Amino acid sequence: MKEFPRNKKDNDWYKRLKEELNPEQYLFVTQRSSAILGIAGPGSGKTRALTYRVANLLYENVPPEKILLVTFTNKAAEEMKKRVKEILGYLPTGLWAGTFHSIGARVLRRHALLAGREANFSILDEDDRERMLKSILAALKLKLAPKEKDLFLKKRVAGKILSLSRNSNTELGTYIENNNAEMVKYIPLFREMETLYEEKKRLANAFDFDDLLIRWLKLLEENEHLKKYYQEQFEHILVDEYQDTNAIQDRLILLLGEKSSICLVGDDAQSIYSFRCAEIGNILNFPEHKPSCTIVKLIRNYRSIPEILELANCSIAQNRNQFPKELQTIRPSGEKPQVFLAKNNLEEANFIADKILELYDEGEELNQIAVLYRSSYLSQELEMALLRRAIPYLTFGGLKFLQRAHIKDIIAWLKIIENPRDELSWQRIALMHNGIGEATFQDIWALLRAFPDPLEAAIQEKVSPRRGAKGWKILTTTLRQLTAAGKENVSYLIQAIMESPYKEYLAQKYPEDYIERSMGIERLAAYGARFASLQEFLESFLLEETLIVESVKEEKPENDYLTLSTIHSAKGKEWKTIFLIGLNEGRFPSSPGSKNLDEERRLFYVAVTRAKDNLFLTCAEDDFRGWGNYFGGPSVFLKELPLHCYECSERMDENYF
DNA sequence: AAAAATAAATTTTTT
DNA sequence: ATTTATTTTT
Repeated sequence: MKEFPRNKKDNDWYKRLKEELNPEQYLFVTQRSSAILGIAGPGSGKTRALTYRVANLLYENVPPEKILLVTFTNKAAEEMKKRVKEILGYLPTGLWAGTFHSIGARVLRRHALLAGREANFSILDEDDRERMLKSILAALKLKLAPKEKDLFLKKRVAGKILSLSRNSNTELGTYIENNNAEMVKYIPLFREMETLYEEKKRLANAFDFDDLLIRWLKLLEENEHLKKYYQEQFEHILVDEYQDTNAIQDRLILLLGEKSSICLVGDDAQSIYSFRCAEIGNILNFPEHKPSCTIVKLIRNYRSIPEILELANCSIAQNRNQFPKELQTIRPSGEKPQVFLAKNNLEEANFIADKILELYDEGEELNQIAVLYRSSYLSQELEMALLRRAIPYLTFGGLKFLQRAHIKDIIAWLKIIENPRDELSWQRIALMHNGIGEATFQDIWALLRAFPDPLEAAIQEKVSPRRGAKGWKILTTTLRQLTAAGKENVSYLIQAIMESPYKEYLAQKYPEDYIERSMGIERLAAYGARFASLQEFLESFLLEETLIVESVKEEKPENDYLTLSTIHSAKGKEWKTIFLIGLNEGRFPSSPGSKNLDEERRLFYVAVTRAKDNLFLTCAEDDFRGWGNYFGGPSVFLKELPLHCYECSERMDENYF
């Protein structure tokens, strides 16, 4: 490592770092060894430390393009860049910052041909994957005896198994043996399915989410010169939330960082993504890969009052396979967390809404309050209670806004323009034209895909179907107009779609909420104006969903609003007051999740440690759900807490547990 | 072969 | 309640 000249200015800088950071953070920020592992409890200023470390590298004249900063969301990357700018006074350009997936996409586009695609490849989401598997499964089922057909999987489960085996870096057959023993006899069929799926993706010039990681790794492993190139490119690698990386991501980092300095932060107690094949082992085993690793523990908690930390510590202590680690508080004492046991869901929602009004009247900003829950459907009752009281709020996580049919329609149009080989998008668009169904589409596509540019061929009407000729004519006319609009101006393109016959289709298909839907499209168009190209827009749409949802959801005239969020989406954030709702057995821990109770408890831990000053935990005595089945009783996470951890609201019987 | 009608199944968390 | 699969009608 080269030495940097020290001068007066430098002394000021390091003095400033000493002032603004605690000793552990300072060590973490300035340590120049080749491997650093930050074990950081919640609220310990981990993001702060990581941000300062980036700023310090830049200050020490490391060229920005030599730094790879991997964050858990793209939003987190943006925020860190903003903070670096504030610290240094200028914004470095060329920094590689983003999620594993977005950086993977960037690398793969650069070397698309080596990865077996063209640079304009599409990115498939889960829904696209399932649609591809649907036709594949239909074909495979023909090989089965009639009574076996029901035994074989639905597209959803099949897609999950495929994805899980890939993300855990386990061979498909082995994965099924270990996790879906009842499916073992179908392993050959699964293999066939995988092959067909890969082929379909290749023909469609598309990658799915998993490919963005797997193909990236493969690219480096199979091309010595690229491996060398990127190993030299990234002199400094920094990764946030390392406890939530999967096997592929771990291998990527170790490979890229063979010769560089690697700096990881994470907290094994906050690992909440094992359903996505995250392995806590990755962070715990890191010192074995890099024996010279410096381990820095950040356990001073700057966020929460001692009472909240005590509750968090008591809860997480119930986990067996956990590094014992007590958070140390530096804040003065405050109020104990409160538990409220409601009669039913309605009372629970009303209690929270009233309490929020109360806090608001006392002068608390809504921005400082969040309501957290295990599953997104749990917000419904509360949303109604908030609407009745005209309390402005925004929801995060579990959002279906971008999954709604009309938005996906628009995206399908755009995807055809960007990547004319995208079969799924062609299919979606074709089927909404009158007279064209599945069979007719297959006929058309068989002809169309033979052309080097199917879009061009369609526009020039090189192909016309026997049936549905009228609908096809409308489709090609629209595409001609869109192509003429160019690829640069995304919002203009979306406007053009809304001026095409698609508008009438939308109006006719959704007579009740046509206006709302077209307004949603309008906002999407407005958002599109931020992007310099169609490709950037589409990539952002698929990889940064939350970022878009935030700006596209109906604008709030007030800039002070309450946050409703799933716990997963609240990760890394903090509020003065937290309400954690739905603490019922069967809801949280959720019944499908209770087979991994430790992880559910970590989720509880993440939730309560979001709170700075006030924490309210609520549950409903009679807890009815959708269609009849109800789950009874308070969550184990409440029952197992020692009584000194909380106070019961006056409406609750203290001896209930 | 497409569109409409009816029966059946399905719910965790996300890039 | 809403989405998805299957059957019936056009």
